[in-house]
Amino acid sequence: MLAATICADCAVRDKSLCGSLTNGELHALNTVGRRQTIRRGETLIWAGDENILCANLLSGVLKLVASTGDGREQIVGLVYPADFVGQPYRGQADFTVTALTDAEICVFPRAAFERVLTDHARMERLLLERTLAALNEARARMLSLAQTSARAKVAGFLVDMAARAGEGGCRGMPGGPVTFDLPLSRGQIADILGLTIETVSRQMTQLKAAGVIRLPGGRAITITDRDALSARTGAA
Amino acid sequence: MLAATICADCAVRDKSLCGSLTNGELHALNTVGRRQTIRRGETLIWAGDENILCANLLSGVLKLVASTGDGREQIVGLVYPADFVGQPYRGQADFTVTALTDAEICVFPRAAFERVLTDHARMERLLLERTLAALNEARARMLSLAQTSARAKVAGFLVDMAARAGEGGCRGMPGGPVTFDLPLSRGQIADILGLTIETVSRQMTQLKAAGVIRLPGGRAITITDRDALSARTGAA
DNA sequence: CGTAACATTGATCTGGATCAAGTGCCGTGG
DNA sequence: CCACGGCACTTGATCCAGATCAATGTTACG
Repeated sequence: MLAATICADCAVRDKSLCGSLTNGELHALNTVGRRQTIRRGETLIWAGDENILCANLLSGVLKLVASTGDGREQIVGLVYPADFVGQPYRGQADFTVTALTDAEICVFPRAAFERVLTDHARMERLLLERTLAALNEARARMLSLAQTSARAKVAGFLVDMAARAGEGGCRGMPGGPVTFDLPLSRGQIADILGLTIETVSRQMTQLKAAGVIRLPGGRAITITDRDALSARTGAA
Repeated sequence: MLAATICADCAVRDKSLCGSLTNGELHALNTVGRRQTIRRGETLIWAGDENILCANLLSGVLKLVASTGDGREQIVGLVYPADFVGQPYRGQADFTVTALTDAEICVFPRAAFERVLTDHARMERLLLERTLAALNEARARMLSLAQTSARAKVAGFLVDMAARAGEGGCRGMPGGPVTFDLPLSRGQIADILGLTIETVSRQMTQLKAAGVIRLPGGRAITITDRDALSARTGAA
């Protein structure tokens, strides 16, 4: 009862994996899961640790980080609300998961979550579809990391962020200027794109100088010329 | 009957996804699948085309290629015998799949394959596990593509290839020199590592000069000092 | 043999990293 | 209310790993 109540008021109820479950099934899931909040900067999972958790993200943004022996870092994925985090069927965590903003998650012990998966084929199917999609995205990013210029990376990143920001409340007419807040610092953008802070900053300034974007201050950004931005997505 | 016979003599019978099926189930699968050979250089799936195929690889090696608008290419994955190729639940192919060597595959129409998946939870589970593993590998590669030097990329690549070659018949004592044939040209190695042919070649020559490897000719390579090679896997 | 694809080697160029100051923006405390 | 200090960002100067351009060498194959 209480469990069902918790899920009923879940912000991502119908978009997350759990959306595939009936109320009765949810009840079962709730006996093994619990909500938890994590603060900006806190890390949920450390690469190399025993892999004990799976979770759904309710609000906020998390990053998946891989790092080399000498401390260089690469953000290999971002996790948005309703997304799933964790690696079922795997003994050891491969990547570090850290909160970029304050966040709220619904956590399950990995073993229990795996049992739920085997009992609920629909949910397993959904997870498979999501994993395939994530794989595609990761591969597309490999292309971008290895073969495109800094200019194209930054432009592509802004286009992606605009698209994601546009999903929610969209400010501005289609074709007209759009304004939104980047949820990431320059340093984090650099980690995603495989660049340095300085290079990201310089590319931003160039885009501003070219009249493609405006930087009103803080983390806000307004895209004034979407076509020009897309044009810079290609090589060169 | 015939169908069952075909599967019974399959080279990857117990390592592939199909290994999870009973003989009776295999029979059903065989009514929708067929064997096919493809020649070196031939491409099985074109990025952007309608996504109609899924397949298991029986022998040979395939590459998954992503390309930018201006023709630069990146190999985003390799497919080895017993591996699965294709994107269930997806209308359009995202990557081009081409044979690096002559190859033999067992092909299924995507729709039929999806039906088999829903009917056989064990198989769907196996595919999920493989997809999660592939995702991990892709993410690890993102780190390597974006954050490591040419030297480290080439050394890492050779270590990987040695490990894979070692799975089969292994020549040489543990710790001693190992010899095997690279299944890839310099150009293909470059495409995997996000480097140019020239850079790959130079790194190879350096390793040879340092006495870490020998290049007996053709595509053969012998690793004389595994530790020295691993040492170069890190940064710098 | 001859030729075409692949590989090595050399010379030069360049995009982005690295090193090094600034600059602006709060939050804190005097 | 304003001075201070910390932090994220911008901007500039320089450097260098790897790309690019250009031959030359090598292997495989009809």
